[in-house]
Amino acid sequence: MSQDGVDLGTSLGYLLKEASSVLRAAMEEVLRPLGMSVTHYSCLELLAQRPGLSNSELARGAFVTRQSMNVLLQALERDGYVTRPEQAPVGKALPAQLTPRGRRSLAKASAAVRAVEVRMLAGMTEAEQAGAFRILRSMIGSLRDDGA
Amino acid sequence: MSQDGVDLGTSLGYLLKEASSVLRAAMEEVLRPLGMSVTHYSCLELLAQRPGLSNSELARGAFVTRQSMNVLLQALERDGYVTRPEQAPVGKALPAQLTPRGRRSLAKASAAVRAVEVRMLAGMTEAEQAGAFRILRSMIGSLRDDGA
DNA sequence: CAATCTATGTCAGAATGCTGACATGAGTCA
DNA sequence: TGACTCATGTCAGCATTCTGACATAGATTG
Repeated sequence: MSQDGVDLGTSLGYLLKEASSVLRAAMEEVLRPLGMSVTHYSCLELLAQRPGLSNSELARGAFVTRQSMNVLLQALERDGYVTRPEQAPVGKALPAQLTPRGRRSLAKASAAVRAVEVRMLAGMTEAEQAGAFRILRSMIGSLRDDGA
Repeated sequence: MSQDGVDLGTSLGYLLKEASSVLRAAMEEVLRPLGMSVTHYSCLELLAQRPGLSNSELARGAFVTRQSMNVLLQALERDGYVTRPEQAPVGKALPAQLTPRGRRSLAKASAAVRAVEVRMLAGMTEAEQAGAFRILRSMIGSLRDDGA
Protein backbone atom coordinates (compact mmCIF):
# COMPACT_ATOMS: atom_id res chain seq x y z
CA MET A 1 0.00 0.00 0.00
CA SER A 2 1.10 3.52 0.72
CA GLN A 3 4.68 3.88 1.79
CA ASP A 4 4.01 6.70 4.19
CA GLY A 5 0.81 5.17 5.53
CA VAL A 6 0.19 3.40 8.80
CA ASP A 7 -0.61 -0.27 8.59
CA LEU A 8 -3.10 -0.73 11.39
CA GLY A 9 -2.46 -4.46 11.48
CA THR A 10 1.18 -4.04 12.43
CA SER A 11 1.15 -0.61 14.07
CA LEU A 12 2.38 -0.60 17.64
CA GLY A 13 0.48 2.61 18.20
CA TYR A 14 -2.77 1.00 17.19
CA LEU A 15 -2.04 -2.02 19.34
CA LEU A 16 -1.24 0.24 22.27
CA LYS A 17 -4.56 1.97 21.85
CA GLU A 18 -6.35 -1.36 21.65
CA ALA A 19 -4.66 -2.68 24.77
CA SER A 20 -5.47 0.48 26.66
CA SER A 21 -9.07 0.33 25.48
CA VAL A 22 -9.51 -3.28 26.56
CA LEU A 23 -7.88 -2.59 29.91
CA ARG A 24 -10.12 0.38 30.51
CA ALA A 25 -13.21 -1.66 29.65
CA ALA A 26 -12.12 -4.41 32.02
CA MET A 27 -11.55 -1.92 34.81
CA GLU A 28 -14.87 -0.21 34.23
CA GLU A 29 -16.56 -3.58 34.39
CA VAL A 30 -15.25 -4.41 37.85
CA LEU A 31 -15.54 -0.85 39.17
CA ARG A 32 -19.13 -0.23 38.05
CA PRO A 33 -20.63 -2.53 40.71
CA LEU A 34 -18.75 -0.41 43.25
CA GLY A 35 -20.21 2.77 41.80
CA MET A 36 -16.78 4.01 40.79
CA SER A 37 -15.27 5.22 37.53
CA VAL A 38 -11.68 4.66 36.47
CA THR A 39 -10.72 8.27 37.10
CA HIS A 40 -12.51 8.11 40.44
CA TYR A 41 -10.51 5.04 41.41
CA SER A 42 -7.26 6.52 40.11
CA CYS A 43 -7.73 9.56 42.28
CA LEU A 44 -8.24 7.53 45.45
CA GLU A 45 -5.33 5.22 44.66
CA LEU A 46 -3.03 8.14 44.05
CA LEU A 47 -4.04 9.71 47.34
CA ALA A 48 -3.48 6.46 49.21
CA GLN A 49 0.06 6.15 47.93
CA ARG A 50 0.97 9.82 48.01
CA PRO A 51 -1.13 11.60 50.62
CA GLY A 52 -1.27 15.35 50.33
CA LEU A 53 -1.30 15.53 46.55
CA SER A 54 -2.90 18.67 45.17
CA ASN A 55 -5.67 18.84 42.62
CA SER A 56 -3.26 19.60 39.80
CA GLU A 57 -0.92 16.80 40.81
CA LEU A 58 -3.79 14.34 40.96
CA ALA A 59 -4.90 15.48 37.52
CA ARG A 60 -1.49 14.77 36.05
CA GLY A 61 -1.36 11.40 37.76
CA ALA A 62 -4.75 10.40 36.40
CA PHE A 63 -4.09 11.83 32.94
CA VAL A 64 -6.93 14.32 32.92
CA THR A 65 -7.01 18.10 33.07
CA ARG A 66 -6.99 19.83 36.43
CA GLN A 67 -10.46 21.13 35.62
CA SER A 68 -11.83 17.61 35.29
CA MET A 69 -10.10 16.47 38.44
CA ASN A 70 -11.46 19.47 40.28
CA VAL A 71 -15.02 18.46 39.48
CA LEU A 72 -14.32 14.97 40.74
CA LEU A 73 -12.53 16.16 43.86
CA GLN A 74 -15.39 18.45 44.81
CA ALA A 75 -17.79 15.52 44.57
CA LEU A 76 -15.48 13.27 46.57
CA GLU A 77 -15.13 15.98 49.19
CA ARG A 78 -18.88 16.54 49.35
CA ASP A 79 -19.46 12.80 49.82
CA GLY A 80 -16.82 12.47 52.50
CA TYR A 81 -14.17 10.42 50.76
CA VAL A 82 -11.58 13.15 50.74
CA THR A 83 -10.73 16.23 52.77
CA ARG A 84 -8.95 19.41 51.81
CA PRO A 85 -7.99 22.29 54.10
CA GLU A 86 -9.86 25.56 53.77
CA GLN A 87 -6.65 27.49 53.34
CA ALA A 88 -3.54 26.54 51.45
CA PRO A 89 -0.56 25.96 53.77
CA VAL A 90 1.67 27.32 51.04
CA GLY A 91 0.88 28.84 47.66
CA LYS A 92 -2.54 27.95 46.33
CA ALA A 93 -2.20 24.17 46.27
CA LEU A 94 -4.61 22.40 48.61
CA PRO A 95 -3.20 19.06 49.84
CA ALA A 96 -5.91 16.39 49.74
CA GLN A 97 -6.24 13.47 52.14
CA LEU A 98 -8.30 10.30 52.15
CA THR A 99 -10.85 10.00 54.93
CA PRO A 100 -11.41 6.62 56.63
CA ARG A 101 -14.46 6.29 54.42
CA GLY A 102 -12.33 6.95 51.37
CA ARG A 103 -9.85 4.33 52.47
CA ARG A 104 -12.59 1.75 52.97
CA SER A 105 -14.06 2.52 49.57
CA LEU A 106 -10.67 2.22 47.94
CA ALA A 107 -9.87 -1.14 49.54
CA LYS A 108 -12.53 -3.03 47.59
CA ALA A 109 -11.78 -1.23 44.36
CA SER A 110 -8.07 -1.79 44.69
CA ALA A 111 -8.51 -5.52 45.09
CA ALA A 112 -10.81 -5.66 42.07
CA VAL A 113 -8.40 -3.70 39.92
CA ARG A 114 -5.49 -5.82 41.05
CA ALA A 115 -7.41 -8.91 39.91
CA VAL A 116 -7.80 -7.35 36.48
CA GLU A 117 -4.11 -6.62 36.28
CA VAL A 118 -3.24 -10.16 37.31
CA ARG A 119 -5.56 -11.44 34.59
CA MET A 120 -3.89 -9.17 32.07
CA LEU A 121 -0.45 -10.52 32.95
CA ALA A 122 -1.53 -14.14 32.84
CA GLY A 123 0.67 -16.12 30.49
CA MET A 124 3.54 -13.69 30.70
CA THR A 125 6.81 -14.60 32.34
CA GLU A 126 8.57 -12.35 34.81
CA ALA A 127 11.11 -11.52 32.16
CA GLU A 128 8.40 -10.58 29.68
CA GLN A 129 6.76 -8.33 32.24
CA ALA A 130 10.06 -6.64 32.91
CA GLY A 131 10.54 -6.25 29.17
CA ALA A 132 7.09 -4.76 28.80
CA PHE A 133 7.85 -2.30 31.54
CA ARG A 134 11.06 -1.18 29.91
CA ILE A 135 9.52 -0.93 26.47
CA LEU A 136 6.56 1.15 27.62
CA ARG A 137 8.93 3.45 29.50
CA SER A 138 10.97 3.85 26.35
CA MET A 139 7.91 4.78 24.28
CA ILE A 140 6.78 7.31 26.85
CA GLY A 141 10.23 8.85 27.06
CA SER A 142 10.63 9.11 23.31
CA LEU A 143 7.27 10.76 22.82
CA ARG A 144 7.71 13.15 25.72
CA ASP A 145 11.27 14.25 25.04
CA ASP A 146 10.66 15.45 21.51
CA GLY A 147 7.16 16.51 22.33
CA ALA A 148 7.91 20.10 23.23
CA MET B 1 2.32 -1.04 51.56
CA SER B 2 -0.96 -2.85 51.13
CA GLN B 3 -0.59 -6.37 49.85
CA ASP B 4 -3.73 -6.31 47.72
CA GLY B 5 -3.15 -2.78 46.51
CA VAL B 6 -1.84 -1.59 43.18
CA ASP B 7 1.54 0.06 43.26
CA LEU B 8 1.20 2.72 40.62
CA GLY B 9 4.94 3.01 40.30
CA THR B 10 5.36 -0.57 39.11
CA SER B 11 1.90 -1.28 37.67
CA LEU B 12 1.96 -2.28 34.02
CA GLY B 13 -1.67 -1.22 33.77
CA TYR B 14 -0.82 2.27 34.91
CA LEU B 15 2.14 2.43 32.56
CA LEU B 16 -0.04 1.26 29.71
CA LYS B 17 -2.49 4.03 30.44
CA GLU B 18 0.31 6.56 30.59
CA ALA B 19 1.79 5.42 27.29
CA SER B 20 -1.60 5.53 25.63
CA SER B 21 -2.23 8.98 27.04
CA VAL B 22 1.08 10.36 25.80
CA LEU B 23 0.60 8.79 22.39
CA ARG B 24 -2.86 10.25 22.11
CA ALA B 25 -1.59 13.69 23.05
CA ALA B 26 1.20 13.45 20.48
CA MET B 27 -1.27 12.43 17.78
CA GLU B 28 -3.68 15.20 18.68
CA GLU B 29 -0.84 17.67 18.47
CA VAL B 30 0.04 16.78 14.88
CA LEU B 31 -3.56 16.26 13.78
CA ARG B 32 -4.95 19.52 15.17
CA PRO B 33 -3.26 21.68 12.49
CA LEU B 34 -5.03 19.47 9.96
CA GLY B 35 -8.36 20.01 11.66
CA MET B 36 -8.66 16.36 12.50
CA SER B 37 -9.25 14.42 15.72
CA VAL B 38 -7.76 11.03 16.49
CA THR B 39 -11.08 9.25 16.01
CA HIS B 40 -11.59 11.19 12.79
CA TYR B 41 -8.20 10.05 11.52
CA SER B 42 -8.75 6.48 12.67
CA CYS B 43 -11.98 6.32 10.71
CA LEU B 44 -10.35 7.48 7.47
CA GLU B 45 -7.36 5.19 7.93
CA LEU B 46 -9.60 2.21 8.53
CA LEU B 47 -11.59 2.99 5.41
CA ALA B 48 -8.44 3.34 3.33
CA GLN B 49 -7.20 -0.07 4.35
CA ARG B 50 -10.53 -1.85 4.42
CA PRO B 51 -12.95 -0.12 2.06
CA GLY B 52 -16.60 -0.91 2.58
CA LEU B 53 -16.51 -1.13 6.35
CA SER B 54 -19.84 -0.41 7.99
CA ASN B 55 -20.47 2.11 10.73
CA SER B 56 -20.44 -0.56 13.42
CA GLU B 57 -17.26 -2.11 12.12
CA LEU B 58 -15.57 1.28 12.03
CA ALA B 59 -16.68 1.89 15.59
CA ARG B 60 -15.09 -1.32 16.78
CA GLY B 61 -11.92 -0.54 14.87
CA ALA B 62 -11.66 2.91 16.41
CA PHE B 63 -12.64 1.71 19.90
CA VAL B 64 -15.72 3.89 20.25
CA THR B 65 -19.41 3.07 20.32
CA ARG B 66 -21.32 2.83 17.06
CA GLN B 67 -23.36 5.81 18.17
CA SER B 68 -20.26 7.97 18.40
CA MET B 69 -18.96 6.73 15.09
CA ASN B 70 -22.31 7.44 13.52
CA VAL B 71 -22.11 11.09 14.55
CA LEU B 72 -18.66 11.31 13.01
CA LEU B 73 -19.62 9.46 9.84
CA GLN B 74 -22.59 11.73 9.22
CA ALA B 75 -20.30 14.75 9.47
CA LEU B 76 -17.71 13.16 7.17
CA GLU B 77 -20.45 12.31 4.70
CA ARG B 78 -21.87 15.82 4.84
CA ASP B 79 -18.44 17.31 4.19
CA GLY B 80 -17.70 14.99 1.31
CA TYR B 81 -14.94 12.82 2.77
CA VAL B 82 -16.97 9.64 2.76
CA THR B 83 -19.90 8.17 0.85
CA ARG B 84 -22.47 5.62 1.86
CA PRO B 85 -25.20 4.12 -0.32
CA GLU B 86 -28.79 5.12 0.32
CA GLN B 87 -29.86 1.54 0.63
CA ALA B 88 -28.04 -1.35 2.23
CA PRO B 89 -26.95 -3.98 -0.31
CA VAL B 90 -27.54 -6.62 2.33
CA GLY B 91 -28.96 -6.41 5.82
CA LYS B 92 -28.81 -2.95 7.34
CA ALA B 93 -25.07 -2.38 7.15
CA LEU B 94 -24.10 0.53 4.91
CA PRO B 95 -20.62 0.05 3.39
CA ALA B 96 -18.66 3.30 3.54
CA GLN B 97 -16.09 4.46 1.01
CA LEU B 98 -13.52 7.23 0.95
CA THR B 99 -14.03 9.94 -1.65
CA PRO B 100 -11.01 11.39 -3.49
CA ARG B 101 -11.27 14.30 -1.12
CA GLY B 102 -11.20 11.92 1.81
CA ARG B 103 -8.14 10.21 0.42
CA ARG B 104 -6.33 13.51 -0.03
CA SER B 105 -7.18 14.56 3.50
CA LEU B 106 -5.97 11.26 4.85
CA ALA B 107 -2.63 11.40 3.05
CA LYS B 108 -1.30 14.31 5.07
CA ALA B 109 -2.65 12.98 8.33
CA SER B 110 -1.24 9.56 7.72
CA ALA B 111 2.24 10.91 7.15
CA ALA B 112 2.04 13.00 10.31
CA VAL B 113 0.86 10.07 12.40
CA ARG B 114 3.54 7.83 10.96
CA ALA B 115 6.14 10.37 12.06
CA VAL B 116 4.76 10.20 15.58
CA GLU B 117 4.95 6.43 15.57
CA VAL B 118 8.52 6.52 14.31
CA ARG B 119 9.39 8.92 17.09
CA MET B 120 7.75 6.62 19.61
CA LEU B 121 9.84 3.68 18.45
CA ALA B 122 13.09 5.61 18.45
CA GLY B 123 15.69 3.87 20.53
CA MET B 124 14.00 0.48 20.26
CA THR B 125 15.59 -2.38 18.36
CA GLU B 126 13.66 -4.51 15.89
CA ALA B 127 13.65 -7.31 18.42
CA GLU B 128 12.27 -5.05 21.11
CA GLN B 129 9.51 -3.87 18.80
CA ALA B 130 8.63 -7.46 17.99
CA GLY B 131 8.62 -8.20 21.71
CA ALA B 132 6.37 -5.24 22.37
CA PHE B 133 3.98 -6.45 19.71
CA ARG B 134 3.79 -9.92 21.21
CA ILE B 135 3.39 -8.64 24.74
CA LEU B 136 0.60 -6.24 23.90
CA ARG B 137 -1.20 -8.98 21.99
CA SER B 138 -0.87 -11.21 25.01
CA MET B 139 -2.37 -8.62 27.32
CA ILE B 140 -5.26 -7.99 24.97
CA GLY B 141 -5.94 -11.70 24.60
CA SER B 142 -5.85 -12.36 28.32
CA LEU B 143 -8.22 -9.54 29.13
CA ARG B 144 -10.63 -10.38 26.33
CA ASP B 145 -10.78 -14.13 26.84
CA ASP B 146 -11.85 -14.03 30.45
CA GLY B 147 -13.77 -10.85 29.92
CA ALA B 148 -17.16 -12.42 29.20
C1' DC C 1 -43.02 -21.99 9.29
C1' DA C 2 -42.87 -19.07 13.46
C1' DA C 3 -40.32 -17.50 17.29
C1' DT C 4 -36.15 -16.00 18.95
C1' DC C 5 -31.66 -14.13 18.78
C1' DT C 6 -28.17 -11.19 17.09
C1' DA C 7 -26.45 -7.22 14.71
C1' DT C 8 -27.24 -2.87 12.68
C1' DG C 9 -28.49 2.23 12.06
C1' DT C 10 -30.33 5.90 14.36
C1' DC C 11 -32.47 9.22 17.67
C1' DA C 12 -32.48 11.46 22.25
C1' DG C 13 -30.65 12.61 26.74
C1' DA C 14 -26.94 12.40 30.15
C1' DA C 15 -22.26 12.13 31.65
C1' DT C 16 -17.68 13.14 31.17
C1' DG C 17 -13.75 15.63 29.78
C1' DC C 18 -11.81 19.59 27.47
C1' DT C 19 -10.72 24.58 26.11
C1' DG C 20 -10.84 29.28 27.44
C1' DA C 21 -10.54 32.52 30.95
C1' DC C 22 -9.62 34.84 35.34
C1' DA C 23 -7.60 35.84 39.86
C1' DT C 24 -4.13 34.59 43.06
C1' DG C 25 0.27 33.07 45.22
C1' DA C 26 5.25 32.21 44.68
C1' DG C 27 9.56 32.33 42.49
C1' DT C 28 12.88 34.88 39.17
C1' DC C 29 15.46 38.57 37.61
C1' DA C 30 16.92 43.06 36.22
C1' DT D 1 11.56 46.79 44.75
C1' DG D 2 8.79 45.97 40.65
C1' DA D 3 7.87 43.46 36.45
C1' DC D 4 7.63 39.06 34.73
C1' DT D 5 6.83 34.19 34.52
C1' DC D 6 4.79 30.12 36.13
C1' DA D 7 1.64 27.08 38.63
C1' DT D 8 -2.62 26.68 40.94
C1' DG D 9 -7.82 26.61 41.92
C1' DT D 10 -11.97 27.57 39.94
C1' DC D 11 -15.86 29.16 36.93
C1' DA D 12 -18.33 28.88 32.50
C1' DG D 13 -19.28 27.06 27.95
C1' DC D 14 -18.49 23.55 24.56
C1' DA D 15 -17.28 19.06 22.46
C1' DT D 16 -17.13 14.38 22.52
C1' DT D 17 -18.53 10.11 24.01
C1' DC D 18 -21.55 7.21 26.33
C1' DT D 19 -26.05 4.91 27.90
C1' DG D 20 -30.74 3.91 26.82
C1' DA D 21 -34.08 2.97 23.51
C1' DC D 22 -36.40 1.64 19.24
C1' DA D 23 -37.21 -0.38 14.66
C1' DT D 24 -35.47 -3.39 11.27
C1' DA D 25 -32.86 -7.12 8.63
C1' DG D 26 -30.85 -11.51 8.70
C1' DA D 27 -29.63 -15.89 11.06
C1' DT D 28 -30.85 -19.50 14.16
C1' DT D 29 -33.73 -22.76 16.17
C1' DG D 30 -37.61 -25.35 17.70
